[in-house]
Amino acid sequence: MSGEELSALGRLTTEVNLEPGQIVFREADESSFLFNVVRGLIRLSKLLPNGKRQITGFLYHGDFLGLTIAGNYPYSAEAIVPTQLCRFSRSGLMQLFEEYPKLEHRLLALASNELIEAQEHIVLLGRKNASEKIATFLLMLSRRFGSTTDGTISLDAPMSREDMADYLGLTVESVSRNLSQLRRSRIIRLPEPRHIEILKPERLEEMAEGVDPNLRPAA
Amino acid sequence: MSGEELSALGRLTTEVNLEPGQIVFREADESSFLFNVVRGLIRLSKLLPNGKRQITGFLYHGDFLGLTIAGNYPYSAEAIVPTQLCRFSRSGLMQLFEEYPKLEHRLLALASNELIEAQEHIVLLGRKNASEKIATFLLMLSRRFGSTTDGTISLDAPMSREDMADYLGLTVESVSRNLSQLRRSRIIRLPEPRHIEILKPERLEEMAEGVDPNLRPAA
DNA sequence: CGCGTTATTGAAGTCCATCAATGGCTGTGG
DNA sequence: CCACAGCCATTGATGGACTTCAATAACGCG
Repeated sequence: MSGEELSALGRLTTEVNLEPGQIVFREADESSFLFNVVRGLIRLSKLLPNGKRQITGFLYHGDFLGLTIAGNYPYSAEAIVPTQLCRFSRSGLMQLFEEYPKLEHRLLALASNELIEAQEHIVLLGRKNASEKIATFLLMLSRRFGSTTDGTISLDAPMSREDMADYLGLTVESVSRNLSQLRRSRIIRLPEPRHIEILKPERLEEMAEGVDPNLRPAA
Repeated sequence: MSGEELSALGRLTTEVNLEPGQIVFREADESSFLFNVVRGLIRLSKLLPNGKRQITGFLYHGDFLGLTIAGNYPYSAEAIVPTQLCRFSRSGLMQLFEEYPKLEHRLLALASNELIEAQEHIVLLGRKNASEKIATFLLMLSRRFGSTTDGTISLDAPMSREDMADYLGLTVESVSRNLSQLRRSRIIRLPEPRHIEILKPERLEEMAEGVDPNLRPAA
């Protein structure tokens, strides 16, 4: 965004800091505020009446949340790690739209990207099996959090196995089993549960596409 | 939209007519055009390398498609029944945005609604079992196509069992079995495969929420 | 140290997919 | 008009993938 737009935004903005587990807002709350993630990690989730949870997305630096036309949030938002947000009021944003029509263009672009991500999530949930889901997810994590050194990608996954399961439409046990299977196949290493090293990204790419159903331990 | 906006749109518009099965565009095609559904039914789908298909949405009168910022369509679009579309070029739309900033506001609202629908689809695929999926889907159909007469909702479902399965992340057999189960439970009637009568919408509502896992035949 | 939370692993069960056969409907051509 | 092919939908039998239930292990924190 332009400097002028940003500073106009800045005047409407309140900084919000959250500890792990803290709630930004709950599903069905009145959507009075919009937020922009400055740093940290947010999970968006929906709860079914029977208690099952589905995580619809993870939000990082630069992502918007609460960007809804409806009067109520369609999902809950919670911090996974210490997180800083910029908060601004819906009404303030509407005024800004009057002054800076380009802003609306940016938000449309953002929404369009979110839509594409949602559709990939839909494909993952509807048509991938557990190992394909895990492979796809690890590659997604590696793009966000990964740092590569001599061929292996190292990453700190901030979320729990339960978060992964609720994002992937699996149980914690299935997530754990599949990660263990990848470890035994020497495709990843797991020095600690939340630190993952990807030794063979190309194998994960194959698995994510469903090319290689039967993975056997390396010789 | 205002009359002025609509007529400005109209000048850029080409009418497109499609027969069942005809393709509007394919995934990864260059996204030169946007479309608005005038009448008929469009399915959006993505194909995995292994041949599995996921339908990400059904589009009806008034829905937009091809609304992407990226240069390529993220999904394929095909007509299910005889369908009429309005086609206009991306560049033409961009010019219109200059003249009528409100238009962009409308599109943002549309994108926001699509996002909410996508998230409900995600919950359905990730955390609902087959019967919950079917119940949810029938209620969705009834809202779009249903006509109520003395308590029972009558609807003509234009899509095949395979389309339903690919939308719900199931197989045709599972869709068929679950519909038969609902028929035996006297919750729906199936005079013909694509004509559905919902006798007990309230039962479907319960099932969709996962409240009533064990459905037994009516006395 | 002991408790609570998170992660892993094992054993058993269930739901849905797969494989296979049948029936109904439509359209075409003999 | 009927025969037959092709498609769609349904139903049955079987198997497998993932869940469920349960136990154990690892880790942090009072």
